[in-house]
Amino acid sequence: MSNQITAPFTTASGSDVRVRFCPSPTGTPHVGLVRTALFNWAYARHTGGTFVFRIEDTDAERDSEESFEMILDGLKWLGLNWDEGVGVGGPHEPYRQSERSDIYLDVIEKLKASGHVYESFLTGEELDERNKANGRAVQLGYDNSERELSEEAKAAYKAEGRSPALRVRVPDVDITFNDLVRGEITFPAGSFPDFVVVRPNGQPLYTLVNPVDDALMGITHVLRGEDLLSSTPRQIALYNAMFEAGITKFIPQFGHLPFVMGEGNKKLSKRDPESNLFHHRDRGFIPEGLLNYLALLGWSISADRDVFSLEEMIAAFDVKDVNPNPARFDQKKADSINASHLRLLTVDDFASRIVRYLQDAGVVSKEVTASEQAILTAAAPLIQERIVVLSEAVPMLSFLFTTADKIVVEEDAKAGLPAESKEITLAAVAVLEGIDDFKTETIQAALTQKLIEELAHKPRNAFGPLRTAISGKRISPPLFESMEILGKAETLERLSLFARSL
RNA sequence: GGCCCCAUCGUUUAGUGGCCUAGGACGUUGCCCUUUCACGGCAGUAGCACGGGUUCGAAUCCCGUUGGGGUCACCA
Repeated sequence: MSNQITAPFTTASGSDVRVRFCPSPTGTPHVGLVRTALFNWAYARHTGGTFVFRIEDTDAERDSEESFEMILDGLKWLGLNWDEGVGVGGPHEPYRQSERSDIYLDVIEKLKASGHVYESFLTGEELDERNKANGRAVQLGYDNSERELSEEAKAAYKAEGRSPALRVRVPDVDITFNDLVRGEITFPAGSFPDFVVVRPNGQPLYTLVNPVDDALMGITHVLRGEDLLSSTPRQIALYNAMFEAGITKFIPQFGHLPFVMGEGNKKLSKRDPESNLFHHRDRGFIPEGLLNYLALLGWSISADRDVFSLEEMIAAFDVKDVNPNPARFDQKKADSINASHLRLLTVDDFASRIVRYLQDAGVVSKEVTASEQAILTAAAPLIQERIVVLSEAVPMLSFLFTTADKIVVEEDAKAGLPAESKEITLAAVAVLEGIDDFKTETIQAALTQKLIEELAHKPRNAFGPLRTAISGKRISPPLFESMEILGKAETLERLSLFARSL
């Protein structure tokens, strides 16, 4: 055992890269968490390395199976697949920490045997009292006073019925590492005391199991949130202990990703709806759009472009290019990116992605019928360039899946109507009744001829009432196309009904 | 408080000593297109936190100041 860092940092690159995503299953998946998963995944795919998925469920108080399922659901939806880990297995099973107790016990024994961890009997309260008595700031915490406890002293504590926690003996040297996104960072010797890794009841803590699993699973690049930055020197000390105890061969490279901020200068809170992955899915973000936006939080593909595919990201992504500044989650920008991706979809793909939202809103049947499918196919291209998130398809298209008697004219639609709405609508009815070939072009030609040219109405005034009549809304898909989809009979009925209501 | 991180338009990002009288995108403003809403097009708005250095030359390097954030658990 030496009083310095003797373990080497790994130089692994290319297909030797092993990264991991290791969430704790607490609560709903957070977009910051997803961003971390994305960067790890992208780095693995870029290098041709391995992406490991592990679950850190060592906190029985807060962990839940429900949360675990949500993480799985989220990753699957986003398409962030993993090569090794929960569900797919691999050479380092199991991948849920709750099932790795024996492994930790074994590591703890080795660390005890090599003298890198030692027994510590002082409780938190005792430490505080001791600091006060010595005129030492309470915030400084443990003072390493039990490093050289004699066997007699330990025996005496145990005779009192006390069980010791286990602490890692931290070398009294500056600890330096080269952060992949921030460059060289040094923590001066004495920045933190020997820390607890095992509770008196034998329960290993996160401080132990996280680095232990990374070491045992051969993780070469640890890419995680900035909040873990200050615990990195502690982990390096532990890695060093494991190295000297023959448990691992190297210390991984670390890269600390910037925070994802919310309003003000605070981290995006779990209580903020924008932090919830499923909130975005429910609004109708598509994986391509959300991932693209999340990638922009700390990274960029080039100076003049910010809409790109996952394939393009994989080809270009390197942690070294990640910006260390904290990034604010901007819903407007996110929406815009999503809208761009919506427009990039093929019409069929777009149409199929809308279905779920229409079903959830009760606009179409659980089993889409043939006639519903026909309307959907005809209407999807009309709104693909008009919506930002898929859920907007619901108010946009619902009028196509109902009948004349169910149309309710909304207030904002009424507000903008011209005084001559009734005459206009009646004139439209008269014109359309004479049309046999009820197609967009024919409808438009006839209506334009009559209302604009003959009756000299402004287009806005002429078509506004008709739009309201058939959809009940101020905003709708293009008017003539909508009429064609509805068909002659339904269109005339809606127009007549509307005219009568005026 | 100790330690650590961060600092370019409102937001995000390009920029690694001269290509920068600082570029893109979102937002915003005006205009064009237009049956609504969008899409699209054009134009505009707006930024290197501050102070010292180093250098022929600094957004870029160094130091300091200020501001913001994180972390100091027998949580993860």
